[in-house]
Amino acid sequence: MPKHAISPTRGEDYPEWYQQVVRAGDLAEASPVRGCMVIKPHGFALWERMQGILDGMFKATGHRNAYFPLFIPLSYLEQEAKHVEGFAKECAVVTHHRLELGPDGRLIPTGKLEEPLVVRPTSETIIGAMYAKWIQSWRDLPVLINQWANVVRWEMRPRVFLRTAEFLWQEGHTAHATEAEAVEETLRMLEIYATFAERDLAMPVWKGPKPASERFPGAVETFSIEAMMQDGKALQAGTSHFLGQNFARAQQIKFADATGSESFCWTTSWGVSTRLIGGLIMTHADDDGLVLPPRVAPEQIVLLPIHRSDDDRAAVLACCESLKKQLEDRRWRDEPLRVKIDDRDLRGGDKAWQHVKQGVPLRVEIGPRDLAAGAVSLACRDKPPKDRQTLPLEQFVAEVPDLLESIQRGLFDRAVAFREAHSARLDDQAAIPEFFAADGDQPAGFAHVHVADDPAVAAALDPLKVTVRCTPLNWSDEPGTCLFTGKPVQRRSVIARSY
RNA sequence: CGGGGCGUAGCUCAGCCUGGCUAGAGCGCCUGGUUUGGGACCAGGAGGUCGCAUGUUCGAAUCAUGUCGCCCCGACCA
Repeated sequence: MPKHAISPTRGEDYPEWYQQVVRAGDLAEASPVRGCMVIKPHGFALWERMQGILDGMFKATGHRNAYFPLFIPLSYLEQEAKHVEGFAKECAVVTHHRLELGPDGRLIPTGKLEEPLVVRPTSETIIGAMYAKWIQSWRDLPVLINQWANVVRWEMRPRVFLRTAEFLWQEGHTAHATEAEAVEETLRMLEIYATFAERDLAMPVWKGPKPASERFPGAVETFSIEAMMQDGKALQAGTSHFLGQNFARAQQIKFADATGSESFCWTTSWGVSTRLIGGLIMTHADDDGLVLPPRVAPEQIVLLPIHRSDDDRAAVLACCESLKKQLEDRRWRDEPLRVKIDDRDLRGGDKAWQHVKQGVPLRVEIGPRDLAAGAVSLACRDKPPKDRQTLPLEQFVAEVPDLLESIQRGLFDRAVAFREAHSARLDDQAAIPEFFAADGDQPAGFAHVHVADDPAVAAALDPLKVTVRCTPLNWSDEPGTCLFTGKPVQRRSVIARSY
């Protein structure tokens, strides 16, 4: 048997390892449709966990869900110049609405549409058009709406979860009476994303504004959360955009203020997608497959009955059922524990490995010996697969919440340590190519440098395949001069290769 | 969309260069048996119009052209 469940290992071939983890974890697979994935039940359960937590956070901050059309009239996309430019190259366009049987038995599109429809790559324009109707008075503001939806961006090089032609996400769209309120909203949502990433996904992120070159098409300012993957690359894991009055002007989203004079709204948009699943994998998974933080694991504990005779079976199963009930009465982070009994007729080793590969935080084996001793055999996913400890059953039940907490924290701490180990403060230009030249086995990571928000910086970094990811808001001020332009800057930025 | 590679069983691949009997292996799957506290062993079995189309040929997995898809590297992006 191979030493590890996943082949190749991370060190051998990182991209291939990623795909094997997705497969072994039964998360998703490629579909017959170019660039589109099928999210399998286990992957979707994980997404539903993320959705549930985020949705709660959105609602707690006053947002409500709604749903807008999948199709956007072509002319809508044309309304904001930069927006068109940004998305024009990756749009799926619907031009016909009917099929007819051709002479050779094949279906031919007919019924040409007068105005083609674009399958939404994002919904600013269609939602803005509705806001223009809904908003008349300052009393209508703010409008705080989120939608859970699928979007399509015709990507040339798809990668499961990270970049597929169709993906699932949420997009929040808000309209405000003042600039200050809209900026506040933009930052509030950025903060929610950062909290979610770190608290629930155990994925440390840097949050802050991106340079103009990395801005969302049509935005005044784009903020992102950036996480380091285990190959040292950055993953933009969420974005929050301050759109200023750009879209409001383009779409005539206006309101009458208290004095009766008319002005344009200030709008924001923000989103995270199923890409987070890719980020979760590349942050925590190891050479034995997925490692799920307990907070988002669809099942936190799997009970594996071990039995030979029918008598054993009945007794062991009864014990499992009773343990499941006891566990489900316990809570961790304000939720009942999620427990599953896996009594499938499979060999014990096979079954256990499936759960290892699917990243279940705790595996508990219960056999006749445990029954007699009143104990359980416990394995934690953050430790090697063969590490098992025997615990008295009562103690296990009592300690489970602490165990989950320590796994959750351990994963976060490990990820932080990895990020720190692969980050460096660089203070002269020459050090940058040197840092990023470390290719292959040694992931380069993040460089913390002084750079101005200037096209010259992007141009200088381009040959290194490196970009400015963001300028973290919570880093302390450290005035310096841009390594490329000599302009004064207040604080360091993160530069890295990215997904 | 540019450069490179690859499409043969559910998965990983051999066979192709040099066309020729009924297209192979390992893993996985199914059945039976022996096993069983840790990804078992033995025996038997199912499963493939060799990505698709056209062409060359008596004959194509094998040669040619086209096409579709996938992977890697660029460009683009959540």
